[in-house]
Amino acid sequence: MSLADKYVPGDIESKWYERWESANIFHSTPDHREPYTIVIPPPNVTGMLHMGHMLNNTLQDVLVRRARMMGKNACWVPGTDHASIATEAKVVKKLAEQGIRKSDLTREQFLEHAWDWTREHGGIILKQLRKLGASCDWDRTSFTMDEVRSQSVIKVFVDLYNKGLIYRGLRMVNWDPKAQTALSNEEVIYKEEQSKLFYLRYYVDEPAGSTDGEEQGAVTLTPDAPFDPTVKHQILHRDAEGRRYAVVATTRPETIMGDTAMCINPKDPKNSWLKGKRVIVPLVGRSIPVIEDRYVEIEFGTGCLKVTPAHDTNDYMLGKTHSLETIDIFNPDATISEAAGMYVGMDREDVRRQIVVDLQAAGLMEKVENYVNKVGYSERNPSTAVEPRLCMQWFLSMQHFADIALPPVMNDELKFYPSKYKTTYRNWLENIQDWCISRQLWWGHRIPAYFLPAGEGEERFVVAESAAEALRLAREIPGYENISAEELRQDEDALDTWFSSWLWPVSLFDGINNPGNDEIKYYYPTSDLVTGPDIIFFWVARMIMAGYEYNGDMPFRNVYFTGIVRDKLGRKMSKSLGNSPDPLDLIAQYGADGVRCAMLLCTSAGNDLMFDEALCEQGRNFANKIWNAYRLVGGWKVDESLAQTDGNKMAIKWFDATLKKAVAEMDDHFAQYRISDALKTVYRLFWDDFSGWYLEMVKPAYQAPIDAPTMEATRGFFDKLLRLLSPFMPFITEELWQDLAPRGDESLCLASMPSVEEWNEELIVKFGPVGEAVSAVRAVRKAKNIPNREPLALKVICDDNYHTEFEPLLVKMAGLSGVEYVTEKDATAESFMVKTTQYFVPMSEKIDVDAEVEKLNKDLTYFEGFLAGVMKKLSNERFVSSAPAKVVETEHAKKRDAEAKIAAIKERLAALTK
RNA sequence: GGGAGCAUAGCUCAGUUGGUUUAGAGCAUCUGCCUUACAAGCAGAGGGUCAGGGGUUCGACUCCCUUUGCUCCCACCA
Repeated sequence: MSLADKYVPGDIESKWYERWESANIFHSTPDHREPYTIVIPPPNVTGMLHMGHMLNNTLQDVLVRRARMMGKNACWVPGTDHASIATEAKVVKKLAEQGIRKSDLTREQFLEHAWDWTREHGGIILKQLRKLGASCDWDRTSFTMDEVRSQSVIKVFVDLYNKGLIYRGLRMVNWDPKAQTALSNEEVIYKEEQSKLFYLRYYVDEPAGSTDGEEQGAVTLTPDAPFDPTVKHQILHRDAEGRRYAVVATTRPETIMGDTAMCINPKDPKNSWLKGKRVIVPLVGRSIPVIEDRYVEIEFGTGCLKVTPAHDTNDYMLGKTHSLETIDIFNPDATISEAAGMYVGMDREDVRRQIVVDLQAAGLMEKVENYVNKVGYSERNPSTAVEPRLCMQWFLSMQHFADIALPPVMNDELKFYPSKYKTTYRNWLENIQDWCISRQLWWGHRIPAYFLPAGEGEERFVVAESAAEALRLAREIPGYENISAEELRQDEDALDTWFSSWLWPVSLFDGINNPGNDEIKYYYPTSDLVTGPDIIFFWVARMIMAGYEYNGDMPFRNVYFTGIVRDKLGRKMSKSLGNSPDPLDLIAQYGADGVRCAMLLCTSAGNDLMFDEALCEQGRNFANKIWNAYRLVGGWKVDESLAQTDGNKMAIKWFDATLKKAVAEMDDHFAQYRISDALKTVYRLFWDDFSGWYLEMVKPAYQAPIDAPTMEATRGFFDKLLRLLSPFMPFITEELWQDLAPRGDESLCLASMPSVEEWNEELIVKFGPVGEAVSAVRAVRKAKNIPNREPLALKVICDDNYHTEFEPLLVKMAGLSGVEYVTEKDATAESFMVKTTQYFVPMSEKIDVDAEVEKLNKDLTYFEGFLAGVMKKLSNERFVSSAPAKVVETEHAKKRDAEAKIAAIKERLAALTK
């Protein structure tokens, strides 16, 4: 093995990953062991690895590697998602660059392009995961549109339809005019926008000069005078010719062609004169009724609302309640349709600009105000504003699923980490809405519904797993006995991507097509799911639903929600900001082990993490530290004849206890999914306790040999440390572990994790003062500028806090010539105290009395203040009587210590100033 | 509008059912060291009235209330 003093990860990492993969050591098959299963949140098939994936997959890998080393049959199933809208959008864009329009292609031709694209880009991300060290069972790699998964989806659709849970309905859906498809509510992202509120003039359909409906006290406003929303009397508008009109505030003037009513609140005094009237839609000239509904906010705008049932969810509701006509003024691509009668063929954005001009020219625009409102955008087409649109879609009734998915999470059978997401989950399930599962896309699972010829405005269809089955079902319908296969027309739509992802934990083990097969029985429920809280509704909740529905049990026992990866300024990492580093560059620069550490060091479940490249440096440095510690130990020569010193024996006993304690701590951290803390524990153990203390304790003098038992113990410690580190840093640990002893075909990845054992806590406690004394001597050295190689004498007034068995370690670590036990203070020496023990370092030259006095006075002030605090507690009778005896005893001990220290300091001061 | 969460050292965060020193770590900073594994290192040091206010308690960073500031989620105010 190389002796380079810097660890170079590149070659080592690719070497080991290739060996692991060719030995197929991450492959799992059911056996007698306890299973540990994770299903990967499938990344988009054509996606590229980003920092979110890095975090997510590092965590999964740590969990799965640890489980594997703890003797479980670990199985991490990888795969990709077809991501229907996102992928179809990419393909459409690519085709457009070649001058091909989607509408010029047949479904089959388009799908051929999409598959080409998938084959070309698909799986890149899985290659990238290998660079990170992800220990997936690649034999199980799946795709949401592969055969097994597709069959599962179709089967589930048919089953749910037959159960009466899937239905078809004409609903107001969120329409993405660019992709020309419906979206689920969850796929719409609302963004605040600076926009305008337009006040339009709707003339009352009546002769000029009419006054009916007016009450005494009614006020007539000129166009310039604003409304006072608090007024309790009628407010009228009348133009110069005496014609009355209403004013409507709207953010979307381009939809007036679709207006079929104007609505006021029945309790609105200022608009009560409009009751029962009809008004004229500006520019359009159509007369529409004034309706009354309490939905209208009296104080918003003018209290008059234009109602466009075809293009607004609320207006649609109003339309239904008041039986209004519906005029759909948009084509699927959001250009104006024939039905609008004006601006036909123009884009909605252009129409808005144009109509504003036209309204102003016609004197129908009262005023324009700045206004901040929320506009919905398509999640997968973020630049496209969603258009509410009325159309026929497929829906899944959700109440049944909400009922089965809520209890297990609320009663912690299925645990969320952190648990705060239980509330989010409950809120969503308690207000569940039916899921629009159809998408007007080609890339995806085609809906297995087959339409039969039917009369005008009528729909007849059958739902079946295959065309043949559909034909059979169709022929059972009276009047269709002789229908031919050609007359059946399969629904053109595809299913929402999440309609396949929600089956993932079941479908990966083929539990839909082959219920109760050996694999699903063994691996399901899976153990942990690691994912982001942003897809708690899209995916997590729905998997829980499908898991219970299709495999009778929870899909996973624990869900670990990661945070969002932000840059160190707290901004979300995004392409447009350019603040997201390329994970592969980071790996190339710092090594996969280093980057893994970086991700883990800054994460705690559910909290966003500020990623700073400096953390990668820290990770890389840690790897280097491990490397160099190994070089040190590796360079030691054993002398079999050499007797083991008491100091070495003590060092081994102490580190053994320290290591065991750390193992227990890590175990506790893992049990609570505090992965970052678990890493920090082993980081400190290796860097401070092992390298900083233990190795320095047993390190032989330059070129001197080491005794055999100490060497053996040290190698044993190294072995355990590498095992503990392996889940976090699989590459460097494997490299060193292989060098530590001949391993044959064995891999550290499959070695056993040190288990939790009893440790000698007393030893650790007793070592505390030794460490402090060492630091104190070093501080003296530093203050006096004494080189490390110059040995120092140390005098000590022994007491209960001085443990002679550690003396050899004290001597070695502090660089002492020896320790002398004394009973008298030495006024000419530098002194310090650890707990109650006094130490003196004799100086060859005179000590700086003034500086020493000043320092002692500072200490004195501190301890006196400290003692005062303790005394205050102890003199409080209520404290002494109510606090637990143990706590009171600690206070007494603190008091004794402080008093002893104060006495010692005072004596020393007296001696110095004498 | 409803809900959740956060606020501790310059930065990122611990602080595990309220009681071990008058709050810890890592990074950063400062000061010494090229001490033969590691300068990607070693040794030492400075730095916080635990966001403000009130309450409960013998005792509060920790529990309750409130104010302020930030973040996120949900919701149909045109």
